[in-house]
Amino acid sequence: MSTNKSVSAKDGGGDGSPPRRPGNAFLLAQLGAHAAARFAERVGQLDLTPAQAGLLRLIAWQPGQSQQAVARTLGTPPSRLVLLVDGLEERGLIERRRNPEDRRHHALYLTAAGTDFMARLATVGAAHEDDICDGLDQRERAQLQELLERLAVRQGLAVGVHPGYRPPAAR
Amino acid sequence: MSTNKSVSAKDGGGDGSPPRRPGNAFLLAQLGAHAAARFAERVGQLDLTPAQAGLLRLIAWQPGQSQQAVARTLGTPPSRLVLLVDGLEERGLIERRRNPEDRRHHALYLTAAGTDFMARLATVGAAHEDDICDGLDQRERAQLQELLERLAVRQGLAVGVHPGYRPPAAR
DNA sequence: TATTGTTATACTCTATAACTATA
DNA sequence: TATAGTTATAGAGTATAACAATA
Repeated sequence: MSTNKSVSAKDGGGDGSPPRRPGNAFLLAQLGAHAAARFAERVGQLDLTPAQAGLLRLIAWQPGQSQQAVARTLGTPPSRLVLLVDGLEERGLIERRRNPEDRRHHALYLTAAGTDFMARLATVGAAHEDDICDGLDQRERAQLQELLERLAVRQGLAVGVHPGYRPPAAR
Repeated sequence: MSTNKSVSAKDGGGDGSPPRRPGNAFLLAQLGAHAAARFAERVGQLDLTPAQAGLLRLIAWQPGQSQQAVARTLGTPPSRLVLLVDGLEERGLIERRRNPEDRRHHALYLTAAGTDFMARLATVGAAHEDDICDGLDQRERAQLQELLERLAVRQGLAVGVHPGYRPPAAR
């Protein structure tokens, strides 16, 4: 294609700069972004954004929380939740229930349709998991999971909460 | 804090929904986003965005490429590169050199200052790597790297190129 | 006419802050 | 007055498409 075909870029250019195999941190970021993109494609087929899928999962996991509580868990401003909740509520997957004791709170629950929908989401999630782990046998997958879990704990990451909700410099 | 303290959310709510330990795909996305955020903080101290750092690294690795070629490698539109290159050129880290044979091409090179700067970037990168791998000994880090590399190859990811440059649905 | 780099425009996403209703 | 939720506004980042220079 180019008059200058130069080096193959596979194992280091000829001009001093080292080949530089990426370390674990880079590989994690690279694979993480890839996995997130693939997941976005998959849930997109269910007309869901990744953020919506995460919210749905959180509500299924801890129903009855107020939007403030959910926002705190996710580390996102409450105003952002409004649109997310709106979308899922319009589709009939979740519902806001006003707390009679304190009518300022809107507790979030899955509807019956939402509960059904979770099965489809789980199927998509399993397919995604299998796709990403392609090339590793069962023992290696367990081994990887054990290592990743330890890293996640060490880094103080909450179980099941994707940091994609947080601002760049938040904890 | 709340009148409703409910379950501890650590090991499954009492209402049917399973605890659900995240799989490898989720852990990768979670740790990847976390690693990317931490990296952003670190290079931010060098007044660099992650995208700029990646571009700098690519230029150091394969100097003399045209902006079109770099854009193709990164999978990003050429128009986006212009601002990125502008910023790095204004800081004197890289330079555009017009090709006398075909004056439409601007080949990208590191300046002397840019070469010096790469050492600082490497230091930051090493500290980042060590931070992310905290809790794993040398053998485990190598083990993790071996597994991640195999996944990256299987997923068709280019060596050293972060997919953060690509649009959500690109390959 | 085709290609490289640039500029202009529009769009999406998000956070901040003002607003309301309840307390 | 304080808090939950909502709405309005503004900003950052990005892609698409028009443009100028060169071939």
